[in-house]
Amino acid sequence: MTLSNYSNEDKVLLAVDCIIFGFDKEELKILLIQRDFEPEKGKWSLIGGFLKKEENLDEAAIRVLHHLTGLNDIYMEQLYTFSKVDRDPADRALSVAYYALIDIKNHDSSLLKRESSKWFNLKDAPNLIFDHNRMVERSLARLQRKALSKPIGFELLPTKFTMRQLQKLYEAILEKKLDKRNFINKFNSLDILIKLDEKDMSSSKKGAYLFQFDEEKYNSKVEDGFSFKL
Amino acid sequence: MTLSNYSNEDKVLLAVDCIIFGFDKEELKILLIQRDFEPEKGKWSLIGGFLKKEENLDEAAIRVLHHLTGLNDIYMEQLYTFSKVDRDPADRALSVAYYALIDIKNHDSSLLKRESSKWFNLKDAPNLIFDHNRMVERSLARLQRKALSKPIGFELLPTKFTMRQLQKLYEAILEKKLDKRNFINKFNSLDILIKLDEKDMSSSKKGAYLFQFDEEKYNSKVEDGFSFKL
DNA sequence: TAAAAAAAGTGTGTTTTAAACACTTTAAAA
DNA sequence: TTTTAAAGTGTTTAAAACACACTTTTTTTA
Repeated sequence: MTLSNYSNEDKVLLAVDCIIFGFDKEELKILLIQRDFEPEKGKWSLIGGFLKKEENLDEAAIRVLHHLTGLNDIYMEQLYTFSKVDRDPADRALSVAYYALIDIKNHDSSLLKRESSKWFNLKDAPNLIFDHNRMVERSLARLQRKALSKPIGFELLPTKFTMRQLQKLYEAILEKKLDKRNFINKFNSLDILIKLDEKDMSSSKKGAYLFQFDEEKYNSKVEDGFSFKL
Repeated sequence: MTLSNYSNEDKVLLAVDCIIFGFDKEELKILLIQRDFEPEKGKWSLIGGFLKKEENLDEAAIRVLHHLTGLNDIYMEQLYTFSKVDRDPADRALSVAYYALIDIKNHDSSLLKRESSKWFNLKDAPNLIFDHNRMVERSLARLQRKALSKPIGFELLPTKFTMRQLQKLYEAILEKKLDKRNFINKFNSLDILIKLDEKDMSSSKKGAYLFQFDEEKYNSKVEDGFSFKL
């Protein structure tokens, strides 16, 4: 057996582009960079890079994400592979889009300046190069679906959070208002949060109890057939 | 601006592999071929091909599907891109998996022999080459989810079908028994089927009414905010 | 020609889940 | 001491999901 079977086939460049979501001030945000190279220099874009021969796609995405945020354990999921023939005017290149969720307070923000990157409210993000707008659209749709069926929302929050923060997060993701009591009742019935003895005093005089996601409990419940449904 | 920006980046082979589902005799089936070339000659595999420079991924999948089935309008959806570094022992090649749903009675079955391909019950399909088993697993999971939230099941049935066939189809997809009355009540409440004056006599003495998916009605209901939920 | 067999067809009651809804508590600031 | 701003807390109603069994039709067979 030789490698010659495939020798007549075309090879292509494969980009990995990341939609990085964050959450702050009751708003869903995405992290964008201003390109400092051609084509489309100066325009806003998702962060990305090209797949190297010796790595798989997840590794490429982790590399790209780490480079921009300094973070190592980022929630991240492959979204879709975009392949329009002329999507990149410079050369035939496909792009595998990943979306990532990070706690916006937790990354090394000094890295952002070096890359001239910036957090935007999702709602008023600028136009992006190539097909990156479509990638963002699609990632939001995925996030909306997934947030209802898996406990991934916590990735966007600090370890300790108030119920109000949690509710505002889901409102931002789902782009609709939720009823406070129904939301809390629902989450309580899931029984996967730990109520701490600590209060967050930053947003009110009275103070609000802090909660934590009980990942161990969640995992063991899942093993017993439980499934997160909001 | 030149093309030289990307000139140091690695290029890779990109395969497109298709999981083709069918439905017959109350069983969910997949179409496999026996490879007639190295590597892994003689082993069972998904059908696939390599992406060409001048086509996008959907076009490549359509090409591959048409070649094997003779069909042109196949329901088809991109699933996931598999990228383990050594997934193909012959060369660094990634694979974009697509899954497709076809009416098993409707393809040109003379093409199958030429490619030494064969329908298998999903349950007792043979081991496949490379990472194709994982592709099949993932496609089934996607099909199960999607069949509950989009009316794609009809793609696996002839235009006219009985309620029993429809129920057996969903039972095969979801891998669980459903209650006949609840199933019919549910579908009736969706109000997207046309009951024909015709009966199918093939499976009983009494005969069973044939139904048709009313795609126009479905589309117009969707525009009014309806969404298919089984 | 009556009985058996095999699939088609059809509704209701119960339980669970979703949704609507408003007042009280707390603590700081005025 | 009154005002203010957010936190916290249950109940009622409506809708959806689920469990559940007999009758009809027609062919086959005894």
